[in-house]
Amino acid sequence: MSDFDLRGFLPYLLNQAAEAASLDFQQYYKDRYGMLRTEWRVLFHLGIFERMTASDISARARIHKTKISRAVSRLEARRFLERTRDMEDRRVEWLSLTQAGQAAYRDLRGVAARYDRALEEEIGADDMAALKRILQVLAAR
Amino acid sequence: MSDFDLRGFLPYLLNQAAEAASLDFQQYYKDRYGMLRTEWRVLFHLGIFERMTASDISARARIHKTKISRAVSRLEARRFLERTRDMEDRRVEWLSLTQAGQAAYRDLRGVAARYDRALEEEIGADDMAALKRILQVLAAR
DNA sequence: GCCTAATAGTTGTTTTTGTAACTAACAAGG
DNA sequence: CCTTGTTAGTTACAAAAACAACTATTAGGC
Repeated sequence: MSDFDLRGFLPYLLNQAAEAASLDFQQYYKDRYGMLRTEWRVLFHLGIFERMTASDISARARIHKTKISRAVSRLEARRFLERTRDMEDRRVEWLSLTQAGQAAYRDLRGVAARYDRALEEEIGADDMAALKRILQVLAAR
Repeated sequence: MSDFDLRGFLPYLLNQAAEAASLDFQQYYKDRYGMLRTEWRVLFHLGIFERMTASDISARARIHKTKISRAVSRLEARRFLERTRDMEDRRVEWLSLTQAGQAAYRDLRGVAARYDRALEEEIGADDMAALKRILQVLAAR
């Protein structure tokens, strides 16, 4: 048996941890709102920034524009967001949450915050802070 | 603007970091060997443990058995692995790498090790150790 | 103004994944 | 033995993602 340890290989380890965490949160947004992963991310971006274009979200969240486009369509169909055409530049459309979208955002934001706090209790505040700091470096590259 | 910070939400942050890291490594196994993510994982498990069943890999890597099944088929078609039926229990088949599979494994293992070392230089040995320790806790849940 | 290039966003097609149902082989209780 | 349940692995179908090509609009050089 080779002595290479997969669990020491960061891309593998990161994916294992990320998948476990994603699955936990998925229960909520999938069961309660029938959302997909890209959809809750778009919802959160609009919840936080209130008014963005699809390109803004794509750049900030690093999600491909076709994924954004389809997520926006679905969120619009379910009346979670609205689009308004920009009158200066008519290629652009501004996205913002409806009342229902804001309510869903606040609900899920609460779930997310509680999840984070629970995890912090589990692994300790110091490790949590270190983890976030290092991950932000990795994610920013 | 809401004061919630997505980059403080661990499932989101983990995914961002994991995707960034995965993309780097993907270049290699995709371009050189035409492999998918599940396939290099299966390859590595067999490279490390030499002889496993699909169920073994599924349990250890936490990959669904249908994904394993498909990855094994593709790896077999490309002559990276071989199957042998267990004579005691004929439901079971043992998987092992061919010469070509072992060569690919050694090559990719080297790439992985170098990638990890480069990352360690970038973020520092202490942070790297802390990161791996914490991620292993998260992934193990 | 007019041509070319760039940008915003969408749509179509192909891969890949997820879910459930399936076959085959074994195990255990009666 | 023979039913019932379990395990190993595959296959079929639906959902989602990746990738490329597309429309519409604007910007910039000449």
